[in-house]
Amino acid sequence: MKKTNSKTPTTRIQRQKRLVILEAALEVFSKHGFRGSTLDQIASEAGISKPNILYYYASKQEMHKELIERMMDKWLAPLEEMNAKGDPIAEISAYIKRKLEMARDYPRQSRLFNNEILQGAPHIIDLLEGELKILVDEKAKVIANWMKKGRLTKTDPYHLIFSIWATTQHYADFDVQVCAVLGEKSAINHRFKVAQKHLDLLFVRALEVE
Amino acid sequence: MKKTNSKTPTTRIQRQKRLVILEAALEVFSKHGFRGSTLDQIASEAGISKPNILYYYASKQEMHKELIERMMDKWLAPLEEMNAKGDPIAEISAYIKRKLEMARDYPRQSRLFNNEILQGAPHIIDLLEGELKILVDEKAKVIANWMKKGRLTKTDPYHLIFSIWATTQHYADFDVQVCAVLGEKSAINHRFKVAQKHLDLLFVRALEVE
DNA sequence: ATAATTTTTGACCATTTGGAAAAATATTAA
DNA sequence: TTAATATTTTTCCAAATGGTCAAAAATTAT
Repeated sequence: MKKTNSKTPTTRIQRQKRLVILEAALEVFSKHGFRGSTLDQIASEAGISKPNILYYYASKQEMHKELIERMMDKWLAPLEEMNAKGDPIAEISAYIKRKLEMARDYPRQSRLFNNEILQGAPHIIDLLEGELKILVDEKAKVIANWMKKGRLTKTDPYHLIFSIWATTQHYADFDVQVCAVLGEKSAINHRFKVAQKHLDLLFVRALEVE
Repeated sequence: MKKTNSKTPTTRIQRQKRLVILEAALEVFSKHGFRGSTLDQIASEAGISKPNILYYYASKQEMHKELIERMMDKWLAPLEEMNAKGDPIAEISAYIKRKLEMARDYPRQSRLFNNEILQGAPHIIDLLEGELKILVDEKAKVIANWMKKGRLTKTDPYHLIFSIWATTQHYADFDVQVCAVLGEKSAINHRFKVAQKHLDLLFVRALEVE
């Protein structure tokens, strides 16, 4: 026998297998949340047997934990990139673009996050109150500074950030609804192009100082 | 014995009991989604035994169905009120206010909806593609008309509506995150007052034609 | 009070669930 | 090839779950 779990899989084959499983787990967890997902579903999605999954991951929890961790890293990155030295409007515009691209390219991660929050963020509450809060505090200060200097219209920086999160993630989390309302006519690429243009207009026009 | 279910409970006591159960079910379903919720949880939340719940509701499904139906009615109302004859900016501003008040006053219903959408809207997809789409088509046309007349800045009316949905519901669905980031300092009343002001500024400034 | 009826619950059941054990099947090393 | 090792699956289990049923308790009607 070999180690049944562990943070760093030895061989590349093992790492790949773990990825296949994670992929399946993401598919299931993002739809049904932790409690609503079953190992059988994940196994079926991954095309292998249930005990085989437990050979690579010690438990359902462990899979979920790894998914959440990977997702949080991705999730925080776009905001970190926001640069205090840059042009305020351009920086915010670029941030929105990055966030929207994330919603387009990683919708399941977004839904996984959404699910976690809906359940009261049991696994990441510390992260939210710690790392995330610190990051947002910092960027809110940057934005507040831009506003003070008259380079941005004044509004609450925190709620501005919330608005950006909300509008961009909406296209991942509420995809079914967006598609239902827009009807078949809207291909994903076109949809996101229009969304991008709309959000840019919305935030830029609101924040621009004439 | 008596009827175990039925759309219209006979006595007032029965109607009240069903309400108590629905209330508990809402609490649980909104957090864990349909699959992740158990009758035991709901029973415990309601303070009665599991079989007693099934005396009033024939099944878990039936409870969920009634909750979803009640919620959808509430959910559609604010948009219906948007009036083509009114002043565009005032109408949109009022719509945002109504939606935000719903997020404040009925956060669990919002989360129930969020959960349903995350799971692919299995129970309401018809409603979304039917009733909701028709309503949004109609209101999008109204907004498009305002824009054509130069009374609102031009942008995609559908995505504008999505942005309003996203930003307002965010305060219900992502409450945990909002609170974590804002810290303890922010009481709910104050939080929503600031949110209201921010969203009003965001949308009004973006849409106003100078 | 007593009977009839409604409400509530404890005991139970079949199925599903997360997970363990061990046998069976690859794969690699010698 | 053969032994050692790594992987996969079949079988199983105890707990949890949605739901049933009949008996108990409470309520209402007479």
